[in-house]
Amino acid sequence: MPYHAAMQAVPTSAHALEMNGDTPTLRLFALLEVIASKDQYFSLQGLADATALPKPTLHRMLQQLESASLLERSGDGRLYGTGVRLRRLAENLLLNDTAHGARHAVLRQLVNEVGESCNLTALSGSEVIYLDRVETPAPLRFYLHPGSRVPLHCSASGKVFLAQMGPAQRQRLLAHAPLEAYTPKTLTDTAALEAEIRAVKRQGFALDNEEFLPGLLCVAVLVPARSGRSNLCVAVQAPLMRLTADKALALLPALQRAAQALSAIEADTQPETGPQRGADAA
Amino acid sequence: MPYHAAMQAVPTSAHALEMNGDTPTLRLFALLEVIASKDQYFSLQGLADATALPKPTLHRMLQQLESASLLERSGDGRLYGTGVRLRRLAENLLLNDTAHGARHAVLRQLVNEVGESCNLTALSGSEVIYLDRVETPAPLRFYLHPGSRVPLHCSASGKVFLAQMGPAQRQRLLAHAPLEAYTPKTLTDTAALEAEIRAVKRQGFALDNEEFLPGLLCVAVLVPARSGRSNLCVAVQAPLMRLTADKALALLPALQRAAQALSAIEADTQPETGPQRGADAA
DNA sequence: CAAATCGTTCCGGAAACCGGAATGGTGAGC
DNA sequence: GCTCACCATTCCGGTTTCCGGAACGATTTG
Repeated sequence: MPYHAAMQAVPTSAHALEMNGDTPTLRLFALLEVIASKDQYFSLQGLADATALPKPTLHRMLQQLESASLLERSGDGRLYGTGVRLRRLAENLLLNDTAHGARHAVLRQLVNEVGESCNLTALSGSEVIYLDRVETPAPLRFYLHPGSRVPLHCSASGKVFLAQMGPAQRQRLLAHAPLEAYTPKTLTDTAALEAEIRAVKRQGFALDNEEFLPGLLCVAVLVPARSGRSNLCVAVQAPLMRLTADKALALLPALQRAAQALSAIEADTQPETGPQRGADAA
Repeated sequence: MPYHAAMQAVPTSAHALEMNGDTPTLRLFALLEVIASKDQYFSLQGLADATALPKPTLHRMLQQLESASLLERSGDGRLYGTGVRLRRLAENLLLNDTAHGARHAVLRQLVNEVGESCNLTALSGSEVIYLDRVETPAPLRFYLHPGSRVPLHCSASGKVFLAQMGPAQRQRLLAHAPLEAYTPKTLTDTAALEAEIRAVKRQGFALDNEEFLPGLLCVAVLVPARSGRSNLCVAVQAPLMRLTADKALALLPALQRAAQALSAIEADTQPETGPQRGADAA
């Protein structure tokens, strides 16, 4: 199942707790996610059961987190809960993330206008990653969530990204990955893909007509960046049953408006290149 | 001698952010704290300046965090911001750490005093999220549960949050979100909302008089934070049938007391040196 | 008082981290 | 068009940290 493999993303914790961690550090985050996911305190034994980690290991991790005030031991010292510093981090994060909030608002507004699910995507390595997504209220819909990744050559956003690259850069990305066929309509021929990309460059938008998933149509436009190349796309996604290619073209103006709005937000959020950067003498 | 025991003299340059990390992992958290502390994206160089860490080290850390979806790269790939997974962790954290906390007790006490449902809210992205809620014993009541989200512009808490932001920050959130009308009383005009926000700033509390749901009145005050902006509100909510705007004002003292108590809890839980240790002496 | 359970400490082997130096890429200045 | 300056990225050997089975102490249960 090709596409299934590509869509895997993010922790789908559920009950089978994967303590997936490529590095020791990431394992700590996974542990925090377990602790943060339930409204209760955890005993070491409980966490050992939930994570399948050896007790000594877990003990060391918890000790480390506690000594940093990221976790707190409760009452008699047998139970662990979230710590001040972690809560503070969480609050600051949400408080200082107006950029994300604003982008999300634009997306939601766009969904209101066009009536179909929309998402914000970025180029990440040789894949497209879904940064954010707002679902259509319609009951029939594709369930794709933020954090998912899809290949470049068979997604509307991916083709937009490819279209703005120089030939050499594009070559480099495509050379490594063979053009895998996800559906019968996927473009697996380099020449055909190049032609498609020229069309995208000319038109200023890209279509994905069942090239990734059967029955799924997608239109994407670039979020223009103040300088040079951009790494953001907005896209509408809908079942072919509701949205044909013709109808999709009618949504382009709305898409372009959203892209413009997103571009303004991005420009807002650049670090001040002026006097100082980063280190604000508080 | 252990290398870290030899704490060389504190860097004279201003107070460069203490990248206190007894272990590699904790240093990562410190990095996240720096990133979460400002509403902007960071370049590698900017972070290097802010943290006094060597660039290669920083680069590796950022790469690690990005590949785990804890951070995201923006723009042309030179800038880093918060990632999906981190935001989700933050939300879960705030949402789930309530039940056993002293905060819940304060809320319950407040409900006893005022006789109506109260809730604790936080700003999350461009919405208000209900962190905790205690229901009135009265049979007629609105059923809203922790985890719900409501828009900023038509909720009492939302207006309080908006009122404490800087104009630029507020602008960014409001500029792109249409002021959707939930009821005939919802403020959908930017000028009117700005005026309302000035009033809120002056009065120190906000009212929501059927602006979100017909028949629902709500009063909110900020839980003051020791330093800087706060991300918490307490609010009373009741059917207009029982609680008119006049009567609501009479509840303000109780609300303020609760806010003080909550503020004390926040301050309590992160006493003295907080994140740092030892280094302060000089 | 004995058995069971849970938290904690030990420690040698293995893996991850560290950061100075060198390399690649881009944009400003001549 | 070329050079220079600046920033991001990669290399790599030395060092630190992490790992987790086994043993130990503390506390609860019967």
